[in-house]
Amino acid sequence: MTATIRDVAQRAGVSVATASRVLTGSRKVSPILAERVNEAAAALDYRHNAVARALRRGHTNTVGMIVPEIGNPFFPAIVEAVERRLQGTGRDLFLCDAQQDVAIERHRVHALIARQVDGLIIVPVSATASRAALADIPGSVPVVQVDRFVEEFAADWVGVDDELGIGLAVEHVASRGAHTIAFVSAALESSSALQRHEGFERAIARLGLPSDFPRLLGTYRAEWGRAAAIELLHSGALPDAVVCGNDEIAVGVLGEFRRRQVHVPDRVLVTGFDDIRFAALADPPLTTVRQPHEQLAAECIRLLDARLADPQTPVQRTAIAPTLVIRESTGGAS
Amino acid sequence: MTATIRDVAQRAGVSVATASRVLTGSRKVSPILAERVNEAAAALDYRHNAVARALRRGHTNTVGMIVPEIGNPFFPAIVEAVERRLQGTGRDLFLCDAQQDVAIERHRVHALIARQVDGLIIVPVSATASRAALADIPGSVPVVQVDRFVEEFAADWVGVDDELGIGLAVEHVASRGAHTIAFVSAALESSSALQRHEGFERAIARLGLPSDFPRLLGTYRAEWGRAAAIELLHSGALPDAVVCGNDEIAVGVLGEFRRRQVHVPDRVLVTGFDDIRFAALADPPLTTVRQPHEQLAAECIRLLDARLADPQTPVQRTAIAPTLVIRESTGGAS
DNA sequence: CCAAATTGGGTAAACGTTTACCCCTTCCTT
DNA sequence: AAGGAAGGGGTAAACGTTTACCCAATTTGG
Repeated sequence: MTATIRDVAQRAGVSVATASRVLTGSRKVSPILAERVNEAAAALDYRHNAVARALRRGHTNTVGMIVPEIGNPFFPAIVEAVERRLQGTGRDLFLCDAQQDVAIERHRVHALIARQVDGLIIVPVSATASRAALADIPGSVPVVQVDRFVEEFAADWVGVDDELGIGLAVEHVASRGAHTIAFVSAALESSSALQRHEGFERAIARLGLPSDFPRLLGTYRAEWGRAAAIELLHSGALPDAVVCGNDEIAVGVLGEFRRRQVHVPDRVLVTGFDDIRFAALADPPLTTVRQPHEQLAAECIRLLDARLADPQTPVQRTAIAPTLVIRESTGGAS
Repeated sequence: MTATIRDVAQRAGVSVATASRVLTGSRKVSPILAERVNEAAAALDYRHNAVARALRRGHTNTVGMIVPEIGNPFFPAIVEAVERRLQGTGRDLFLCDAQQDVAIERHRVHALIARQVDGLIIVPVSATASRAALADIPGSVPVVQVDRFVEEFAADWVGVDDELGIGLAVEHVASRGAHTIAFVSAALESSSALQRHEGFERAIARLGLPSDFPRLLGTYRAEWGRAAAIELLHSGALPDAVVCGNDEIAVGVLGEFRRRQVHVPDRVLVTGFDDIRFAALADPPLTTVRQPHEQLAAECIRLLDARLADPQTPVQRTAIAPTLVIRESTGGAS
């Protein structure tokens, strides 16, 4: 069996209180005894039991994070940034994947809550169907939503201003001469899909562009981009530009256009959203709306800590303005 | 304060034992009392405290997983497969990211061990420098290494046969007429880099191909692929084929070649390793060595459970044969 | 030099569960 | 009808820590 603090205390000839004190440094202990305790701990290969400690202390020094789908490269990027922020605060991040399924997402919430995480960071799968999961979080545990949010649910949120982001993309392709613009994105399930769609409609209206070109809504994946590209080609009238809801879709669109010899950007302009690692490596390199991961993560942890410090803090929603990164898929810089 | 089982018992007018029994279903309880307990639990919004439960029961129903870098899309793919396998076994997966740093990796191991995970799945950062981290895992907790392993360390492993995989790639490009072949991969730090390098050398020797073409070793990232491609171009004699240590590198190589108008596959053949999501979307679509995620995950859980059932089980290392996926970057099918 | 404060040690309660053990009914079995 | 088994309830110990509280010894201050 693995050694307990009791064993350590016994071997060192001190009380468990003393052992605990030297092991955690919670109070001063005479150097002689401290030395003995440390020796005993080393000799017994003692590891503290964080479960017992958490039970007694009432907190776990753990924050849980749930993302909709870890396979979507945007989320790992956010996770890495959050992890860096958490570094050095003495807390560990445990990551869970909801597999794009609100039932699994809810299960993850329960698992994390049961394990008494000190806080929860979540990118909700759905703007509406994730409400049940979020609602199961007791008021005593701080939650912050990142990137996506649940509608009409009172919890902190930090993300990019999706409407503005899509607006940048639309304005950019318009400035490059595009008049007819199609929109390929994910079904209006997640808040980001909703907001980006909204942003597209508004931008089109604002610029007085024709609004009878297709909005194709599927999933945030490249396969969907491919399929949508085919649909656009079959529909006859190819638009001047295709604004995509994220980079994966855009990469799929690019791939299909390439396969069918539709030249980008000469024949069609294409834009993405997120600026994932692969965007710059696509062919042609993808013009996209960059999400500032580090800022998002920083704000996320700030919100979490604020709520941790004072649970009564009013709910905050922080929208950060994204920036446009111009690459070859819309004709390149200049 | 959140309600405890004591509160539930009190409200239901039963003992905590009875409450616990109905809440966990561990023993039969009369329907009348069971009803009362359930009502009380619902009324108080009772959530069981998994920390207390784990302390008492001695296990957590949690398995921990540590990957070198969650931003490398190969790992999320493995994670997803593992998660699916774990589904329905009543255990939850907590994922941690080592950020390619053995010190952080070791910290993650400690964090997970302290929290009493029932098992640990790890993709070690380094074949040598990760030994310290692995050595810190007490013998009482089952560990299985996936994809990569620590040299001369007695712990289960499951992965793909890297040597064989690279062999497939080399043989394939050779069969397409490549005579001079360069190898672009990661520095010989991780076991996969070591094995793939070894596989390359052996295949070259076996086929009697010239061995004086460059081996460029950097990182498993696209930027390195770009840099290596530039190096190859500057070195004068461009090889007939470039075999890459993973898909990200290959995508970088492809990107740079495209930018410099070096045609793939007409001028150079390029292969990758892993078959990540983007491999098929690269330009041209990438010929690569496919890792069978589902099989890897299945074997991983099998190993973990075997060791859980009997800690004395002899150490097993399972190498699964990968398959070659032929795409345009080597001339396409047929 | 005495009172007060400080230091450094120990005892035991508490955190929230689960479950071994005990006890009282009730129901079979012969 | 007696004996035993089975069913269903409760009490309390245990899991491994941390820490409030207590106490003795020492130091400090006037």
